[in-house]
Amino acid sequence: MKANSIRARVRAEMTEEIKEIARRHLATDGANLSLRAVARDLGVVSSAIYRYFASRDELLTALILDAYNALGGCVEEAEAAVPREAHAARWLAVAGAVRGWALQRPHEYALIYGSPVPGYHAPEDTVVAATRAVRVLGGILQDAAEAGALAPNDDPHLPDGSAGDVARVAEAIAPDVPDTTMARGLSAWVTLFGQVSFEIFGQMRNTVEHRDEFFEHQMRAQARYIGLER
Amino acid sequence: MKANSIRARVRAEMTEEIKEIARRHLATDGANLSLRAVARDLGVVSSAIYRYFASRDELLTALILDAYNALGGCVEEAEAAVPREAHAARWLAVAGAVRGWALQRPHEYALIYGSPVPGYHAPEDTVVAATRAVRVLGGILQDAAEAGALAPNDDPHLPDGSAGDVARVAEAIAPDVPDTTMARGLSAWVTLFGQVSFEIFGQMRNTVEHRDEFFEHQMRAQARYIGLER
DNA sequence: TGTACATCAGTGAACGCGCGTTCACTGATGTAC
DNA sequence: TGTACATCAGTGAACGCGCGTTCACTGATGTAC
Repeated sequence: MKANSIRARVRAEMTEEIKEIARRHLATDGANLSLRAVARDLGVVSSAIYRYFASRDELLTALILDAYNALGGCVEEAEAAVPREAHAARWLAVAGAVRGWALQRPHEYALIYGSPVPGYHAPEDTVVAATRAVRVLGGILQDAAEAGALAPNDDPHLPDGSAGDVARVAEAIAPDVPDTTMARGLSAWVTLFGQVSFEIFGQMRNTVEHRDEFFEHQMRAQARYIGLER
Repeated sequence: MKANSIRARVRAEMTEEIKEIARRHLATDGANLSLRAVARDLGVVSSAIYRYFASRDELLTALILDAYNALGGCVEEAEAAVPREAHAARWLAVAGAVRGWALQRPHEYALIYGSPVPGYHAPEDTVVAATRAVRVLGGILQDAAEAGALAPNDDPHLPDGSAGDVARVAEAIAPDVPDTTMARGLSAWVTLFGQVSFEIFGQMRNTVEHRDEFFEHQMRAQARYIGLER
């Protein structure tokens, strides 16, 4: 039993090491990373990898899952450090955490928010992990709604179909948030990732160079747009 | 001379055909498309491609350039069809054209707005083509400013560094647009591409299913946010 | 505590395939007199 | 209009490399009595 768990621990460490090396290879090879190259870096024959991952796709899936969870965890942690009643500051913490994580690990960001990997289909497991970060925003909106701190807006209501979609999203995580505010929240979410993707994928080259400042300004504007302050 | 230009025309047609086949391969191979596969589809030996493109990278560059220009042209055309004084409608035409083009050619969209191709560095030629679409938005903002049709906003000014960046962008294409409005315009631009990328790259699966409706709603909201109507 | 057996990590060779790029060549098409 | 020469598109073989995955194997580590 004890001996068994030693073997299990070594196995877990080995699995982590493979993933860590694979993550480094994302930088040079992008999503078409090579098992053989990973094995080489690990100092092991290529077929040895198959003791840990049944195929290249399975390794990719593990990397994708880890990336979603790392980003989700990072966002949760940053947001939790802000006083509950400071709703706008909580949003800014979320936005800053997303951008900070993406800048630190651009290739993992690209893996989950960039072009889909050709020929790869993400299994269902990844879906839950993928929503971890956005749930945090839902929590902020809900808290603000409960506290009566959400500024109202006079946007038109969504048409029936998409109104239902948005309601279904809100249902579980932010039931007291009005639908037009929910739409603004999703818009801010999209803006956040649009901004980060532009920055990571090089669309801002030769345009905006003071990116920290610009990002901060734009995300504060989004806080007001959602109705979290003022 | 005449005969020479026949040879030139055939050459141009051949070049187009290679690119067309390469575009089809983007769908299955993504950015790591294979010259040999293209040659096979063209019914020609692989080395024949080198009569037209000096390397795989050069072919990729051509595809990227074409994609930016196709998108730019499509946006220009859609916007030109709207009466000049209907500023919000012109913005909606731009947004719809971007999304429509992306939905029709998702792999070309991914090539230019997705993860950068590993090991590939875009030459300067692409930079001009890349700004073609956003210039159209600049024109709309400028026209609205000249017509006195831009709703003012009371956003704080940008901090010095990024204010300079934004001013430099505005200088050439939208000199009469106030800086805070310019910032909102850029934000709308980012939101547009964030929305389209989420849709194309599969981030909206299991969330918003009525995407035409939702997009339309969000882009109308952006028109109001910029200050183009009401 | 000691021994027989089962588990399992890692090896090394192989299968069958792919790729980008170079190079000397053939043969058709165009040019200049 | 006819002929000699130059251009150039496409061929086919080769170089040197990569890849994912399978499979029978060795030998160390753990388990059960």
